[in-house]
Amino acid sequence: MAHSGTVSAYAGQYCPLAKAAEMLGDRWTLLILRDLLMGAHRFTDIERGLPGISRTLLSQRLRALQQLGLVEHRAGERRADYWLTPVGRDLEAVVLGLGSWAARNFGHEPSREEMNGRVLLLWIARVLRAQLLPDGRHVVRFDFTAPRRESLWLLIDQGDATACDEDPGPRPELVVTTTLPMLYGIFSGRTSLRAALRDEALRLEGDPEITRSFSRWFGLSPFAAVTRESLKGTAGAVSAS
Amino acid sequence: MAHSGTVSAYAGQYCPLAKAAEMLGDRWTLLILRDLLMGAHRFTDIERGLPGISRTLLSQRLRALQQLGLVEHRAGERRADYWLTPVGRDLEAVVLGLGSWAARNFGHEPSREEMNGRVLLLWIARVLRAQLLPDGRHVVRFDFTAPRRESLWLLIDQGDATACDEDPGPRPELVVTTTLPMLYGIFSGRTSLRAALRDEALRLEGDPEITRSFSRWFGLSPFAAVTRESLKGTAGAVSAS
DNA sequence: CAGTATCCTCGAGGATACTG
DNA sequence: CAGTATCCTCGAGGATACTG
Repeated sequence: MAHSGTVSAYAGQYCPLAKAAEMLGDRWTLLILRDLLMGAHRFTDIERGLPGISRTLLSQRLRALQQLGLVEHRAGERRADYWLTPVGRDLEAVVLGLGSWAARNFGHEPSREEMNGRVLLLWIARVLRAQLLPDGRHVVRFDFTAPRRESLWLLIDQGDATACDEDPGPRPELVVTTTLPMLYGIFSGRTSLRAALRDEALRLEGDPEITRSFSRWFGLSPFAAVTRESLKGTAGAVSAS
Repeated sequence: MAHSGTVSAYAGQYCPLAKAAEMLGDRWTLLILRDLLMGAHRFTDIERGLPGISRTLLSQRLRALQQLGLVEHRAGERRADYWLTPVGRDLEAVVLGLGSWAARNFGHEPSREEMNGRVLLLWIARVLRAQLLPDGRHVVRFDFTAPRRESLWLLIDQGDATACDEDPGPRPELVVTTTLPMLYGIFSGRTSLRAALRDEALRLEGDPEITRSFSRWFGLSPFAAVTRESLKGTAGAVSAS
């Protein structure tokens, strides 16, 4: 409602920042844009990355973003999806800047409620460099030993990676054993993969070639470099223990 | 409430962007930070720039920003005020980037509800380069001829500019006659001052020296350069008529 | 000037059940 | 899979009156 028509949310504010806050300030909106920037396009894919959002609300937010001209809804033959318009893509630097600011100034260990294995695997799937793996179908299983025992899978096929919470069938070529906080630490740049491997806080077992190239095809959070930089000099920053 | 303690507003999101959205996403928060960045520090001064906010809410937002470590409350002998901490100041580039994005992509004529002479004069006072005026006390009167006849004053003293809605006493050394939308157009970079003067859409009368140097000491919106740039080539962009 | 306390409203959004 | 319709709750924040 706040976005329909030309009624401004902030009276007496002819200011670009007020306009931006009006367009982007609603709960979830920035996270939806982040997901679109990171390459999520299907309704259900976006929904999976936003645990707690209702489909009604996601639908509303996407419609508002379309009306503002940040997102367009492309109807395929059978499946529709959402894409950023040039105006939406023009936000990329600001979104990265905003997250970098938080990463620089508010780095912290993830709390229990912030951690969610499925969401993490989703993000890992989005930034994974599948083109660095041999052609064909690959399955990677993640065995988490804490905070609770849980297995999740990554299915990589035709350069496309998908996160699954059920065994997708083919025998895994690689099994990654670690804890959920440790995988968060590596993905977010708080812990170096090298240190985690050395300390056996993360173990890789399986196909030698895929294991050897792991650090190349396994991508990190877009904010990992900022986080790593901001921890430089902090005692124990890169220790995995 | 959402900000007290460590409860995250977005479950399952260990993501710097989610953290930033959680901290900055509440209504008014970004505009409060903008005002602090632009040099407002007194409670009432911030309040005046946010027409429609209640004092209860402004107080709450400022307290939340203090708890997050973006703002500090410095208690003087008789009057307290609010200042950005280094973490808050570190947001400057993002805030400018966000407003620049909106200025680039959503430039538009101000609507009636977006215009507010007092708020505009407040902003003008904040960016005014008082040090380029001769020492001493100066009064500038703005006579608006539309959308309604209204006069507002700028009082410049000791390098400090204040907006007043009542005659502050000393006879004005300069009278600026224009319409409110025209002054918004100039301040925001949509209309060039030179064109407005040429077309007599804005008239200056008074002390010759202060009049001559007007374009130097009268500052523009921090987003004016972006707005001007985005209008380049657009027909009639710099015309004042 | 710079706030705080209290009471009350209303609308954002959750739950649920439905559809092409 | 990708949504929409309806009903209901509850908490953010406005109004008002107060204080150092």
